[in-house]
Amino acid sequence: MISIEYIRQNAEAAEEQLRSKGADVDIEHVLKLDEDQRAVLHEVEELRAKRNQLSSEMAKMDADEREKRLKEAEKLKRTLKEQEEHLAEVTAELEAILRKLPNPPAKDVPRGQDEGANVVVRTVGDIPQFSFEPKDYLALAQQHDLIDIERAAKVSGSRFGYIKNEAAVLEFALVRMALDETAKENFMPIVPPVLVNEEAMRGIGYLDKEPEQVYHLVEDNLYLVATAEHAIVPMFKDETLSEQELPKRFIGFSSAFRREAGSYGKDTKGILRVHQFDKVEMVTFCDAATSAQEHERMLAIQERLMQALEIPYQVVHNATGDMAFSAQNQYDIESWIPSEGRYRETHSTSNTTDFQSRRLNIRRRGTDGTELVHILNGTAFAIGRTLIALLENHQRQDGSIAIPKALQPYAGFDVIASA
RNA sequence: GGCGGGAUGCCGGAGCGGACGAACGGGACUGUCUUGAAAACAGUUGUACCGCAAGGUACCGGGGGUUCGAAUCCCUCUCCCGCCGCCA
Repeated sequence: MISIEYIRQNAEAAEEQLRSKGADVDIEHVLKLDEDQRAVLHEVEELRAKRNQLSSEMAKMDADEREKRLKEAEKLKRTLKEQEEHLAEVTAELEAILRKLPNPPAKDVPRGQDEGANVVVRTVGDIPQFSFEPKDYLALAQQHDLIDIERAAKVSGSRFGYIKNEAAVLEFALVRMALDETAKENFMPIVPPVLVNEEAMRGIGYLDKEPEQVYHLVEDNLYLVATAEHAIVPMFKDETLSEQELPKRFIGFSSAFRREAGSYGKDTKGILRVHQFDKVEMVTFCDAATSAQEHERMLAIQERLMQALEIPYQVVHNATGDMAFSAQNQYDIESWIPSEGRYRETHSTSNTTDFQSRRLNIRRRGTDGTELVHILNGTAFAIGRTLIALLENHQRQDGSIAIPKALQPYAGFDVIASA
C-alpha cells in the first residue's frame, strides 16, 4: 500500500507517478479524505480522553455521587459511539482508495502506457544461426515425447500440460541448479504452501489489483498462489525483524496457479501460458537503504543463470505501464525464441520497496529505531518457459537437443535424442 | 471428524470489572563498585497513530457485544497443545 504521508508531502509528483502506472486517481479527493479522517480521529480521541477521565473519577466516588454523574457518562458514551462510527466510515473510504493505488515508480523508470515503452538495457548472447529451418518447441517435444497437451486437456482442460521424460528430469535439474547458484549468495531454500488465506493474499496486493486472476477455494476461503512470492512474503506478517538478520533471502520452489482470465485467444498453444506451472523464485527482505542494490543482485543472478544455459536474452527495464502493481522498479529478462524470431519474457524482478511491508506490517528494528523493510522478488526459473527456450535454442538439424554444459551434471545426460 | 486444555510484553509467568501498559522472575542496557570482568546494588527497558509542542489515543490471539469503565464478563472466529478416529 502506498504511504499516505508520501501523498500528503508530494501530492503533485504522486499524481503523475500514479497516473503513469495507469491509476485513475483524484489526489484532491484523497487529500480531502485524509484531512477529514484526521479531524474525526482527533475528535474521537478527545472524547475517549474525556470518557477515560470521567470513568477513573467515578471509580473513586461513592455510590451516590456516581449515580449523579451517570447520565453525563451515558451521554458521552453515545456521542463517542456515533463519532467512532463516523471515523470507521471515513477511514474505510480512504483505505479502500489507497489499497487500489499502485506503488509509485522510481524516478528512472521509463514512462509509457505499455510494454512498447520498455527500454532494452542490454542484449546478451548471440542469436543462433541455424543452417536449417528451426522447429518450434512443440514439434521438438512431440518428436521426443516431452509434452502432452492433448491428454492434459482431457484430464484438466485447456492451458494445462504433462511434462514428461527428459523434460521432467530437466525440471529438477533446473531447480537444483538455481538452488546451487543462489546458495552462493545465501538464499535459503524453501518450499512454501501453495494455498494461502485471504489475509496473506490481500497483503500481497494481488486481490486488489487482479482478483480475477487468482484461484479461490470458496469452501475453505483459501487461495492458490500465483507465485511462491505469495506464500513467502506474508511469512513475516506483523513481525519486527532485527537489523542483524537482514537481508533475509529465500529461494522458493512451488507450483504457480493462474486463471489467465481475459487472455482468451492469447498464446493458446502449448505451455507458454498455462494455468499451472512450476517456478523457482527469489524473495529478499532487506533494509530500505540497500534495496536498490539487492535488486541489481537479483538481476545479476538471473543473468548468470541464463548465461549458464547459453540462452540469448535481453534485459528490459519495464515502463511504468508494464510494471507490476507492487513494483517500484522492475526488470524483465526476455529470452530468444527462435520459432517466433523474437524475445519473450521468461523472468521478472521487482523491487516492491515498502509497498508490501506496509500492508503486511513487516518491520526491522535497528539502532535508529524501527522502519518498514523493503521486499524484492525475482524469478530464478519459470520451468515451462525455460524449457521452451532451452529446447528451441539448442536444437540440432536432426531434432536432437544439446544440453548446455552447465546443466549436464544436473540432468545426467548431454543430449535429448530419440532412439 | 469427536472430546479436553490453552493464547498476556524480548522470554517465562501472574492478574479474572476501576489504582493494569500490565505484578514477579529471567534477559538486555546504563550507572556505582573493580586494574578488568563476574557478583552485588541502583536505574532503564514495547509498538503504532494524532499533535509544532504540551500531551493524548490505541494495543493483553482476531472480530463483535455488555458496562460510566474490560486483559478481566458474553458471543464468534483463528491458531497452538493433548487424547480418540480416519488417512498419504
